[in-house]
Amino acid sequence: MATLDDIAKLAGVSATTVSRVINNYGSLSEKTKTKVFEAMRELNYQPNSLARSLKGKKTQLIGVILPGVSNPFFGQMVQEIEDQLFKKGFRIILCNAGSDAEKERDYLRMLMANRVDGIIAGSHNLGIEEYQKVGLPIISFDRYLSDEIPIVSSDNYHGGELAAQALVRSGSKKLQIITGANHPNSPTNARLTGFKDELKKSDLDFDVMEISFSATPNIKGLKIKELLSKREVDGIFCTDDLTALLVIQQAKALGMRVPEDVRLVGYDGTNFIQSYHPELTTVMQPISDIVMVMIDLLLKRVDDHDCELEDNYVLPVKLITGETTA
Amino acid sequence: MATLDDIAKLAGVSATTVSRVINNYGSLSEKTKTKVFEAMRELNYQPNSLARSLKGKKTQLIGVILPGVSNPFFGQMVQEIEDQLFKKGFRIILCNAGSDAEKERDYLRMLMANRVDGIIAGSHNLGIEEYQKVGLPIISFDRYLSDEIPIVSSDNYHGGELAAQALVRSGSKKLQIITGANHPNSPTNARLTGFKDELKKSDLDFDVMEISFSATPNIKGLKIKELLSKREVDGIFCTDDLTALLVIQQAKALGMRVPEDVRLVGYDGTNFIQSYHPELTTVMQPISDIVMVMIDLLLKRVDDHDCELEDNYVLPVKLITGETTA
DNA sequence: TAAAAATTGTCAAACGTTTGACAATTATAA
DNA sequence: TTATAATTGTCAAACGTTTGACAATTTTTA
Repeated sequence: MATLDDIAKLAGVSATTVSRVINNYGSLSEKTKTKVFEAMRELNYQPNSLARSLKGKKTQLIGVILPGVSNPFFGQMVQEIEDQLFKKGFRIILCNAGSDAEKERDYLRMLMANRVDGIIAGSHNLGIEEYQKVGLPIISFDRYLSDEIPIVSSDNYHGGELAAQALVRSGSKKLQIITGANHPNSPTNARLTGFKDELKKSDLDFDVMEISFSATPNIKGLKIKELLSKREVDGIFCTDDLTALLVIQQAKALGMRVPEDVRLVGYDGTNFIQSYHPELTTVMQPISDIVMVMIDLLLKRVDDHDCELEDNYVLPVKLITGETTA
Repeated sequence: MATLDDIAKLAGVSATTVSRVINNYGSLSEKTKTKVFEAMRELNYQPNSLARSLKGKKTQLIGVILPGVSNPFFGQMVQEIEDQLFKKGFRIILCNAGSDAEKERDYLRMLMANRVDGIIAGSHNLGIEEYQKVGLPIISFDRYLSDEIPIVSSDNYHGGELAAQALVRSGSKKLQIITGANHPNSPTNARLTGFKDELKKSDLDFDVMEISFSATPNIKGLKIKELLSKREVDGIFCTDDLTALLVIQQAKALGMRVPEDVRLVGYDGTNFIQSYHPELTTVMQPISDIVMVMIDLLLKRVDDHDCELEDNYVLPVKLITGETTA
């Protein structure tokens, strides 16, 4: 690959001049610039980022740590992150941590080794200490990591309230929550709390069913079938849309009609669900806004490592009413 | 951040020794190794990848260029790529090129500048020349890029045949293909050819409807509605599953029953579709195998830039029979 | 105990850039 | 024409590693 010296030789100028052209530094005549650009084009030259970064420039790389990308919610989030960061001249290293603490640790180490400019963390298998000693700008999505790391999330509590309201409004009496097995710091806790608090107002009964996040759709389907076949509930709140789809699937298999026999509210409201399952009533998280805020904060910290930021940024959610709560 | 020299000082050895420990090079006593590792742990030291790579080591980074990641097919593919590459010690820079040639070009430049070890290209807005002058190991998914770049794909032709067979078998007479507006090099062409060739055997009639890939689901839905409401077709082959979901949606809205009034076959058969839409008959691409082959080839080229590879690697597809062709 | 082997150290060049100091040349303005 | 400004060049250090040559020291083996 061509180096700066090759360009200098071909353009008939000094290496310093080439560097000046690249960095637009010092004073340069149009003629020289043209010559240099010409040479660059001719050799298809790309300044070696490694060398530049080593010399102190930013890497223009952001690490993105998420549970995965095959799920529509995180898929859309990654897409947004990529899109918005690209426009600001940054690229992303994608880290799917799954629910594997060791992998997340490895990735964290690697991101440090690669001197990324910052990290967006949306996966949280690790303890606080591990994130504290990273020493890079970090923004967290939806979970507490450490006192210095700002959290961006949507209003989970209100989302829970909205879900409850929708079910109550549609005349459900025997309510059921289906949620992932919840970690202590999990955001879904607030969804539950909001839901429960709202229900207190109408004095209705409800049950909670926990299904591990890592359960396959088949397993989840079985548990849901078990639940539905008792025919004891007439209103269900799933804390994610995919689980809600399984409920629809199982209900249909059991000959139960939605919304006549059972009402249903999901959570997340991704573009995917809105386009391909508009029938589902769901609480929409404003993914694009969440990402916008995360990136804004992150880049502030990239420019100034010690810049003061709030601890928490909470964005509003919105109920999308479909036919499952008609 | 701690440097190699800091470690040397803390461990009371020379910088060379530390480097030897890191690279497991030369001869070293257990005692020294322990001391050095101890110091590394104490300072949370990570060898600067930039410096290492500059000195000639690999970057352990692979660029992945795809149309996007919010679509379940590419979402699952990225997940596979990440998963398999991680196990081999590589990380990925994710490049969503969409259908934007300029963006793809930018990303290609950036990947060169960052000295990635190789590239997996699954997005194809650019001409051959652009890929030829990259000078890095590249593997292409499902599209011809240049004579030196191996193509890995699944058997699109046979997939088309399978789809046709399924529709014919289910008694459809008036067939319709719904596909993306096709580029000359697009793999969906082979799907169509296979479909058409198979139909010739039974002497059935069919029509082709093209809908641009970049059309929103709403627009697609409208076109499908228009088509269905004529009630002239009784068997539809969609060259991707998401479009098939829209057909189901529109059919239901129009009071048409699937499969009684119209039969339907999709394409891709992602985990997502298999779990959340098992009712859909579809042709499954073996994503995991495709990725395995791509990575295998790519890493061969990473180790030896000039290693000889076949031009084409075609993996088998499989019909998954659901209820839409019952 | 002497010879051989293993361990560690010193030193320096190299990777490809950026940047500052300074000098030399060229162009421009008074 | 001269003084001034703009342009370009030379040189070298720095970024954090790796690696080879070589020497010095310690340990092991015979």
